[in-house]
Amino acid sequence: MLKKERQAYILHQVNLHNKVLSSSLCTEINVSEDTIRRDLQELATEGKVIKVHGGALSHSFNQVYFSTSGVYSQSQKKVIAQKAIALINNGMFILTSGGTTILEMARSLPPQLKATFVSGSIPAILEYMHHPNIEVIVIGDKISKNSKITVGSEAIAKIKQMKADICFLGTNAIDIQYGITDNDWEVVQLKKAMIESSKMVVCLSIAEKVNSVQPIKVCELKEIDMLITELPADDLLLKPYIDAGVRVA
Amino acid sequence: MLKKERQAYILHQVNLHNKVLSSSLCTEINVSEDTIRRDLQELATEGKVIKVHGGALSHSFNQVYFSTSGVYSQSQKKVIAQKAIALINNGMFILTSGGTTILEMARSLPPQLKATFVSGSIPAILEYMHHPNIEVIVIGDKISKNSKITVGSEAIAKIKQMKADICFLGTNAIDIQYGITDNDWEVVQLKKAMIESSKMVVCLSIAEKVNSVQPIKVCELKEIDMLITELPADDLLLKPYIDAGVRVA
DNA sequence: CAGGTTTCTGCGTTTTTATGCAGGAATATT
DNA sequence: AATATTCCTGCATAAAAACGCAGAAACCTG
Repeated sequence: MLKKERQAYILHQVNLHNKVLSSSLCTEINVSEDTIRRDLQELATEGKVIKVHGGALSHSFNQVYFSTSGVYSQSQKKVIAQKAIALINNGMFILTSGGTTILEMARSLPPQLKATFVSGSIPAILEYMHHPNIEVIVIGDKISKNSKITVGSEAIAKIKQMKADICFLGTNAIDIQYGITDNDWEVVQLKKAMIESSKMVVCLSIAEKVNSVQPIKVCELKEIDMLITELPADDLLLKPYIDAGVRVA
Repeated sequence: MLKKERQAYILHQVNLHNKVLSSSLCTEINVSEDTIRRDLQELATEGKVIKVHGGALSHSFNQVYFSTSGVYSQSQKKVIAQKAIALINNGMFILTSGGTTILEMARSLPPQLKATFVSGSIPAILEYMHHPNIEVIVIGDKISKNSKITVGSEAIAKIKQMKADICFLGTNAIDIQYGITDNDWEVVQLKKAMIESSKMVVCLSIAEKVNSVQPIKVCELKEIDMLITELPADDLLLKPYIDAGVRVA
């Protein structure tokens, strides 16, 4: 194998998986670790990859990693993301809406996780795409620019053909009496379809949005199976929801 | 065997396999390694192949595996983007593939332009989404991670339902004899569908990719209406394409 | 077609490059 | 802090490239 060829392969792997381990590369290509290290060194000085202890990272990965700052109440969303991820098992088929909370979850997915994620949210798809073991299915249709998600009858029809294991909904407003509500008519239609097409519906919501109401109704409280906030499950704010039969995490 | 004959054979082998080893060539043709080396040297200075230690690579090889990270041909792509944009009028319905050249076009679209863009390429969609007056339609299906585009029968079926005004194809390889070729089977299927579903097919390609060949065929040269490169239309490199009936810009 | 000139090709030698190996230094991980 | 990786440095070896040269082939040219 030619040197350039080898480097091309390495670069391909880096861009595909966002990271490589020198150890795995040297068994794959069947050369010594030194050679791999020298290749990575070379690619790094050319600016093609970022070399780290034990392997290398793609440039885009690093950019993504740093671009996360500036999201509203991010630390809370990280907590929510972790709780949500705990529900996911290998092989699951998962439907997700859009929103920054979902995005945070997408970023935090463990790299070994093998699952299929379905979404019409472009930012979420971008994140799923960077993961090495996740299959990504895109729901096609017209893009709604302010929510950055595909909406319309085609999208809804596609969703109705599925039965996902879990549906994660980024939630704009949740209330004991009014249930889940939102402010974008088309997005609401989509969420309704998602809820119908999933065995389990999980709402992700920062505590701030709990007990708030928006103009358009998505569904009743009883239609959701679980509510995840950054608060501990025994927080007083959540007690009414537990009493109403919603699991809380 | 004549020198020219030999070099033609070498070039053929390089374009066919994307790489050659000097050692194998010299046993095939039965000449000394020096001769092969001198031939490769010559072909390299003429820009026909890329010489590396131990053999040579085709240009397309480099494009395929190194194109993702480097932005070295950015300025050429800007020129191509401008020429492509000149073809777009308000109200048009436009189908685009993926690729960095398409991306550059997406970035350069004038803000007043009102048109509908259809694509399965996530990076392209991201760009279209940022424009104020463009409607974006997403082709849904499974994501192919290395090309960052949706592929599969659903995507193809959706494309076949359309008849776009223009289809812009990011091109991996174009050649007089072999036509448009590519290296990803699924992407090729998609491009074929796009070509069928458009009134006008425009190939965007940097000059480096002109006269190169990839393993999988997309279409014959006669099926495309226009070829856009960063070169002026009267450049000698493009003359054969004009003679073959392709409009050049 | 003959003679001269240029180009091409192969061979030995030298130089460069690529790769692997060993052992100590540096860096993670627990 | 202890341990295990990983990294770096220098060195050895083999492969490939560069160089110079001489014979062979091709190609003018009169």
